[in-house]
Parts: sequence; C-alpha cells; structure tokens
Amino acid sequence: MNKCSQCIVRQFSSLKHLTKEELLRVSACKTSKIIKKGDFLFEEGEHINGVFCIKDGVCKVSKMSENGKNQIINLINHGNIIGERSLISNEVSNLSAIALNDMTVCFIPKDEIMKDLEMNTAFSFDVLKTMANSLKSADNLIVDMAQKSVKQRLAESLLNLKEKFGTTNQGVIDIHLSREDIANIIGTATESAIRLLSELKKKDIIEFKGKDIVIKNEQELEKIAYGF
Amino acid sequence: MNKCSQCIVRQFSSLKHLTKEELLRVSACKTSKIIKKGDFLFEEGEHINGVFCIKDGVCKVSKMSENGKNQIINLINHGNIIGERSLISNEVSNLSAIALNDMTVCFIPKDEIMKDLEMNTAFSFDVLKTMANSLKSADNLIVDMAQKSVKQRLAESLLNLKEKFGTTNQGVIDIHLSREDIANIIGTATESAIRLLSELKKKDIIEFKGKDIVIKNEQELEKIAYGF
DNA sequence: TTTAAAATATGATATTTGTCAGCTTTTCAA
DNA sequence: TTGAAAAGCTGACAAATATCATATTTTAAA
Repeated sequence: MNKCSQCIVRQFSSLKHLTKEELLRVSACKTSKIIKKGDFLFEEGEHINGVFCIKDGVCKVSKMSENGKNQIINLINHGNIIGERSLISNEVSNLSAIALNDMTVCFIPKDEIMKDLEMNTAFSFDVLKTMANSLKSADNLIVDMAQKSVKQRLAESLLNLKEKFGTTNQGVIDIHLSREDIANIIGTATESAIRLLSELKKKDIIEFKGKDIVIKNEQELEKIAYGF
Repeated sequence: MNKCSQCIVRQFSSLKHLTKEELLRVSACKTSKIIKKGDFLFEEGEHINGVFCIKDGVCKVSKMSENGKNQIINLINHGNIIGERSLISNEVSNLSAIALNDMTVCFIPKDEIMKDLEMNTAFSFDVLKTMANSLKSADNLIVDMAQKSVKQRLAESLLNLKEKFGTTNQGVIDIHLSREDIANIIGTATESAIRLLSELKKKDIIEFKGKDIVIKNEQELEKIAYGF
C-alpha cells in the first residue's frame, strides 16, 4: 500500500498541512478503491462517513432537482478531496458523485479525519479556506444560472473546462463529456446544448474532434460569455 | 456601549462559542453603526476588513451579473453575522450588502476576529459548520435556478420568505420587498415577477395587503414549487 | 398640499428554450 | 462481426420568458 506522504492529493489539498505522524495514521486506516467509469462514489441521501481522496480520474458532482432533472454542480479533478461538506455538517450527502472515467481513490474514515480537524488548526483553517472559496464559486454560479442565457452559460462553461482540464497537443479540451453531461452542467435540455454547440461550430468558434471539442476562437467565446 | 455578552447576535451565531474574556476584547474593539434603509453595508470589490454583526434589521446580499442585472443571493436577518467569507479567503468582497430597512450593526475588525478563529477551536469549528451549511444551501439554489421555471421559483421563494421571516398577526409575510427585489431573488424580469404574482392572486393562492403578501393556500403553493 | 419621480401593473410582441418526433451515427456486448 | 441500444443530431412546434410601450398608483420631496 502506498504512503499518503507521496500522494498527489497531499500536494494539492488541505492534507498538505498534516504532520508526518498524522499522515502515518491516515495511511494506516485508509482504504484504496478503483471506481469504474459511470459508477457512483456516493449517492444523494447516503451517509458517506469519511472523505475521498482522488488520486486519479475525474468525477461529476450532481443533484437531482424536484423536476427529475439532473444538475451537475461541479467537476472534481484528481488531486482533490470530496465529501468534507457532509462530514462537517454531519448529514447525509445532498449530492451524488459519479466517475467520468476510471478512478483511483482513497477513502479516509470520518473518525480519523475529524481527529485531525480538531487537533491541527493549520489543517482545519485550510479546510475552512477551501470551503470559503467553494462558497464564492457557488455564489457566482447562482448568478450565472439566474441571469445568463443558455448560450452565455455554454460559452462560459467551455472556457472553464479548458481552464480546468487543459488541452491535448491537438487542442482538444482534455475531458470527455457526453452532450448530456454538458447540458446538465449548463442547466438546459440535451437538444438545446447540441443545437448551440452546432451553432458555435457553424460560426467557426469551436470544432469537433470526434465528439470532443476544440476552441478555435477564444476571444469570440469570451465575448459571448462575458460580453467583452 | 452595550456588551457583546448580552447581544442577540451572540445567541444565534458562532459567537456563542467565544469565552467571556474573548467577548470582552471584542466588546472593546467593536464599533456600532446605524445603516439607513437602502444604504450599503459593503459593496462588491470592497475590502471589508472585518465582520458585521446584525443586531437589528435585514439586508439583502446581491451580486451584479455581467449582463448588468442584479441577483439577490440571500437575505440576512438580525442575529446573524455577515462578511466572514471574504475575511477567511482574504479577498475583496464578491457581493454587496444593502439594508432593506433601518439596521443596527456592529463591526468587529479583522485582526480581532482572526485571533479568535486561530485560538478558539470551538468557535472556528462552528464557523466551519456554518460555512458548510451555506454551501449546501448555495448548491440547492444552483439546482433550483438551473432547473426550475420562474413560476416554481416564485412559489418556492414565497414559502421560504414566510418560513424565514414569519407573518404578522394579519398573516402578512413579515418582510417588505419591492417587486423588483422579488424579481431579483428569483432571477427574472420585474414585469414577469409582477405578472406571476397577479396570476397567483387571481387563483386565490395569495392576497395583497398593500403591496405585501399573504399566503392563502400554502398547499397549492407547495404543489407549484415542489410538484406535490 | 402639490407634483415629479418611482413603483406597480398590463398588453403586445419578439426571443429563447423546451418538447416531441424521427433520423443517423457510434458504441459495446453477445 | 453484427445488431441492438445508446448517443448524437435536426426539424417543427409549443411554451416560457424578456422586452418595450404605456397607463395607473404610490411615494416622497419641495
């Protein structure tokens, strides 16, 4: 079993504030899992009872609305932690997490991580900071969802995806999402998302490589997304 | 000057975890202010450099979208604290706060509150919990904004307002909002909000007392908002 | 009190977005 | 390899919502 001290998650998450001793304890009690593409890390209404460290892969975090439509709230890349929110409020999860590709994750049980939260103020303050940043992002997303058109939200999402996941050497945005996933990120019907993507393609602003997307005219996309 | 130990904000916020000594220090360095209806507590882009304790009154927390439209993210009632988010991430505020009626607030400067956050783990853990709850609410709002119709959002908002602010003895929801404010809460044009309110009135689901609102048929409103 | 400005209200119309139907392409398991 | 299922695509139309115009009512300042 690998040591946490070497792990990519440690470098990029609040876990970097854990001491060597604390890491050894975490290493000892963690369990490692492979999650197949399409499988749940956890589901809405489930007691998670710990946090997941994502060593490899990407997952979508989503929630079902009362209308029966799915909304993707966030995409979580490897190097990050997921599940702290429910842990801290001591509630069942209000969100689901589903693997977008095959993932390698470690699960750290609640008791262990709570002990560290209580004892290590540098760690807990970093968790607090991360949560504050998430809250800021969430507020921004609320405003976008409420005030921007579907077209603007699509343009902005494409820019965000490129920023977050980068591009391959062929310029393709380096995350594979179905058209339905894209629709569920921007909060629209799948057909509408497809139609608007076709429109962007027709205007030579984007291009398809297979089903994945290349941004050809970033400036124009910014103009659509932000109005400048 | 009043002591913080007696204050309503202490009862209802994370400040209840401060010790007597800590409260005395806070009492000594706080400044008290009257904010008139319509005035800013703080504005987007401003360095807040502290937190506000709301002793009396209500404020709206809003953000301007790139389209130039205003979105109200939250309403903060007396007894609560506002401004921690920016303080913790050490950034200018991404939101504005505007008084909906005359307010009495206390301002606690950054250094003082940061000291308590570092030293008092019960306090900082409660702040973390509060932030986690805010994040959950924000996630729910994202889904509503993305997936529900304006009509559903209006119905849900009316129910939320009644829940949060209660009603007077005449059954009127005990918060005065302009039609524009209501539109900015649900994320629609003022005319659309007015039209849908008229429709609810025509169907005898709500009633106007002056410009304020009485919910006459809560069940029907729930059916619109949640589909049951 | 008077009066201008702001808020509320409603109609007409344009635009955006959702829904349904049907078709083609891709994927994946037998 | 092949054939069924899933995903992607497009058109036609319906529904929701925004925008603009204008009228009425309320508010607040002179």
